[in-house]
Amino acid sequence: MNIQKDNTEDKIIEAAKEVFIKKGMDGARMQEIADEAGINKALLHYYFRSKENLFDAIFERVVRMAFPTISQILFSDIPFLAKVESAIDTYLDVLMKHPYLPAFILKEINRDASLFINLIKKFGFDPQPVLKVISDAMDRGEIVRMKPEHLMVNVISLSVFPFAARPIIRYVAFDGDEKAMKVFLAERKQVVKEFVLRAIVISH
Amino acid sequence: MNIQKDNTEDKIIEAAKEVFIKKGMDGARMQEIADEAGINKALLHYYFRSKENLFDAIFERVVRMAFPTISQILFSDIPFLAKVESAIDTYLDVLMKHPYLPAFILKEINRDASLFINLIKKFGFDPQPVLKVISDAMDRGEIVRMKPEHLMVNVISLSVFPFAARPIIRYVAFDGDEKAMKVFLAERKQVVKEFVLRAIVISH
DNA sequence: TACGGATTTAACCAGATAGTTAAATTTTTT
DNA sequence: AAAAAATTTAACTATCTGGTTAAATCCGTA
Repeated sequence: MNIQKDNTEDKIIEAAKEVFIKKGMDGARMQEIADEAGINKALLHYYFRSKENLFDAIFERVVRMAFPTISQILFSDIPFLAKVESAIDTYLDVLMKHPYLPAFILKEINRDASLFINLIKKFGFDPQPVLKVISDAMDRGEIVRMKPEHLMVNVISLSVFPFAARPIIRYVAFDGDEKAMKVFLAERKQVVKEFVLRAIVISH
Repeated sequence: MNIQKDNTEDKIIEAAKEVFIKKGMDGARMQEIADEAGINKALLHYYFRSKENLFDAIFERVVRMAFPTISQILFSDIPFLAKVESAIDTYLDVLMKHPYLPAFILKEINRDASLFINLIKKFGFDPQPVLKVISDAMDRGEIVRMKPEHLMVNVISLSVFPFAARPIIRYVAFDGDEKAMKVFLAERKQVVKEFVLRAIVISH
């Protein structure tokens, strides 16, 4: 009962992930997901009663992938600047592995913000400790002072945006050359770290 | 013949802009656009033969809005750092006035990249002079050296991303408080300028 | 007033799509 | 082997939606 069931469910999840990420909730077709999973539509509805059901399941998994746990890094006992570097490394590793997540998540969240809000609630995520780590570093004079929210958003912007805007950047900056674009994205890890560090270290 | 016609066409354009930006090409309904414009579907098709037609017209206008001409700034005779500041001011003014453009444009470009490519061709935009202004400043030792593409992308990321990710940031950082989010976005102009300048000036 | 374009009305078509159903078949479990 | 669960088949429903059509009406202008 289980060997087959789990197998099929996994096939559906994988297929749905691929189709939803590529086409979004509005653009995805249940038939296409069924085809991709190598089953038929009836069985698809047998496992997940509705498209919305299936989408919710996928979206939760995708968000879990896209927001890796960086608490260990942020709350560890290393200097703040090292935490920033490590967080950027971690994020960009995820993004290099799943470059289409940013565009997908931004699209769906702008379609229906409650999707994300419900997940945050479900995960019990609280940004306050993160913001406190940042402002503590400022209090200790390790970095320049600014609203911690801005520093957090700056780091995320520099990391995520190039992936979300990939088609634009590829065409405008690299004349559509996908290879050059990949090189560019691979360089981001180093670039973002250097850029952020220069921006926040106290110069003397 | 014209007084009435232009009026109706304008009403359609305005209505379509609003609906398309809110719902995207996939999510928008011709009926909704007609309602919003205060006309009926037949007349809507009488002016714009198809949804795709109408969307293309809107998308071109929206992209024109979202990419203001900054050539005057970049090719003027002021120091490079002043150019950067001025460019950021200009971009963030546009974004504050049209905060939903980033999400819309990213969504549609990830759906169909050729939309954007065709427009770039049509506008005849060439990024090379921009990149040259940047690398010239590096050659003159005005700013630290990096690939000019990265600096360009960094500035745009810091400016645009918070608007595209608005629903996430509003909820995670400001507990859903739209007023606090607006304040945060208004602060970005100053924050981004300071952050970028600190990151690119040569410290000594 | 007569003409022509603008607009409405209202019904309709065709295709796509989510979801259902019931019966048959295959596979797994007991 | 019998029972139960998984899967297929294939047809079907209901709805939505882009787009069309034809006739009627409105309205400014020649």
